[in-house]
Amino acid sequence: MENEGKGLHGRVLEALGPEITAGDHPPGTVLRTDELAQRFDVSRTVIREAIRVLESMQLVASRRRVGVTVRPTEEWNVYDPRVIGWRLTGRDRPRQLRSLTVLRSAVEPVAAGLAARHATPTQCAELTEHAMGMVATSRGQQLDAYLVHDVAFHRVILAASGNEMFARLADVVAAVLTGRTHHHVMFTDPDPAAVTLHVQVAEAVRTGDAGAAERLTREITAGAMAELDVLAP
Amino acid sequence: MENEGKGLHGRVLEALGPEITAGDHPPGTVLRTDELAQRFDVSRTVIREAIRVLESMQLVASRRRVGVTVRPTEEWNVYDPRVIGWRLTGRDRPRQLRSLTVLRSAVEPVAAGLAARHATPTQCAELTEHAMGMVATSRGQQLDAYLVHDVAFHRVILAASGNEMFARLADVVAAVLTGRTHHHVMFTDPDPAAVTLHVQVAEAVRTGDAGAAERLTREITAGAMAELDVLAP
DNA sequence: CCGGGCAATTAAGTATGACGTTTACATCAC
DNA sequence: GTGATGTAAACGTCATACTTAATTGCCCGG
Repeated sequence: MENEGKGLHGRVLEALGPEITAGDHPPGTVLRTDELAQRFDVSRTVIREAIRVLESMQLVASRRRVGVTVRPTEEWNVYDPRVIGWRLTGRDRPRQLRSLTVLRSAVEPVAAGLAARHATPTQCAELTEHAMGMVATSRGQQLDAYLVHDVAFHRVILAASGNEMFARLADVVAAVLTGRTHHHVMFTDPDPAAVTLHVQVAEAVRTGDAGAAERLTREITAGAMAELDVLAP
Repeated sequence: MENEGKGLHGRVLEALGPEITAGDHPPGTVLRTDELAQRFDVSRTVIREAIRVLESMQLVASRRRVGVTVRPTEEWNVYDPRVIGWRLTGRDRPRQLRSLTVLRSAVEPVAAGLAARHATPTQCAELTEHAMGMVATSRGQQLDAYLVHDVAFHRVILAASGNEMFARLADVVAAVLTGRTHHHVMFTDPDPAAVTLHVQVAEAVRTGDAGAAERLTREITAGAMAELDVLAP
């Protein structure tokens, strides 16, 4: 078992974070450090360090004489990987997946266009490799193997864009792809059209055709959006 | 003077964060909590809380027996508003501005398209209002007033998209626009074409023409990218 | 009855010192 | 040279006392 959260404060964080993002403590709720210390059977010091982190995520605000108040949802740092993770395992997972897919549909095409200009030969090779891997695993219940290549493919695209902000979204995209596979149609093979598009994107990047890379990737993400509408909340 | 950083740990954070993001402590550098406590003349408790926050930003990693090590740049949480702010005031401000502008050029057109579908009448009114404000202040050294409308305009667009991830980028866009105005051409009036485009975007959103809104916004961001190339690092 | 100011109370913030725990590193035996 | 072992250095945790600031409510004057 992955014992995430290295120290005690980490464990407190991994307990409180999901509770807050799931809405167990609605915005406006006040938490007292003493009570938390009692509840988790740790010292106030540990609680305070966990609170500092939650505060840096804008999940809570700590004020003297009143306590630690849960902040309204709109103020949360929704780009923090841990917040994203917690929300993906929580109640409004559908909403979160939708948000992230929309973000993805905005970012990835532009990233692919940039990748067509900036990708190194190595990255181009990796792209075609993973596209081929997707082709090879696209039939016959090999969804897990397919997913690995799919994730890797998009990770290379984002990295090859040369934009650090894009590159840092790789984990988000991975989460979306993984979530889709594991929640959606575990028994249906991937859409052949999507597989073809990935191959074409790899080719467009390799030949430096930014326009084609962007357009093709837009088709991929549009497909993902359409898929999402099928099981809309 | 804005004494940001409410407690002692906040002040330590506001001192250490910029130092790290500016590269004063290159990746791999080790900081010791004791030394920091001495340097800032505060207790180790305070230092530890600041470190926890830096750790949650992935700026540093704290390991036993070795100390607090600065992590490589690629692992930083570059979406954390404070990290963005620090980097914008630091050495590689140009790089950062560039990254953010690219991100903007990916996100805003899609957001505008969504806004055309989801914007409330109130938001439509605000859009036209600010577009008009931009027109009114686009001539004769009123750059500050113009900037206010510009920022507000884009903030409404991102909020009206209905996507929380987009909405949370409003501050980033504001920072880019502000930075551009204050560093670029303080004495040149805004590009008339850009002003017109904003008016047209407001109109497209009002009439629900998603395609036009997206296309026009893409022109705006393309203009911003082009501007950036003029004073490229 | 209302309003302003003063004081009490409360919960977070800080300081300190002690101890626990992990682990890099050097030393020693084989 | 390799592996086991020991040691010390740094972070991690705890308990406690004290400080600070803000809320609350009381009290008094208008």
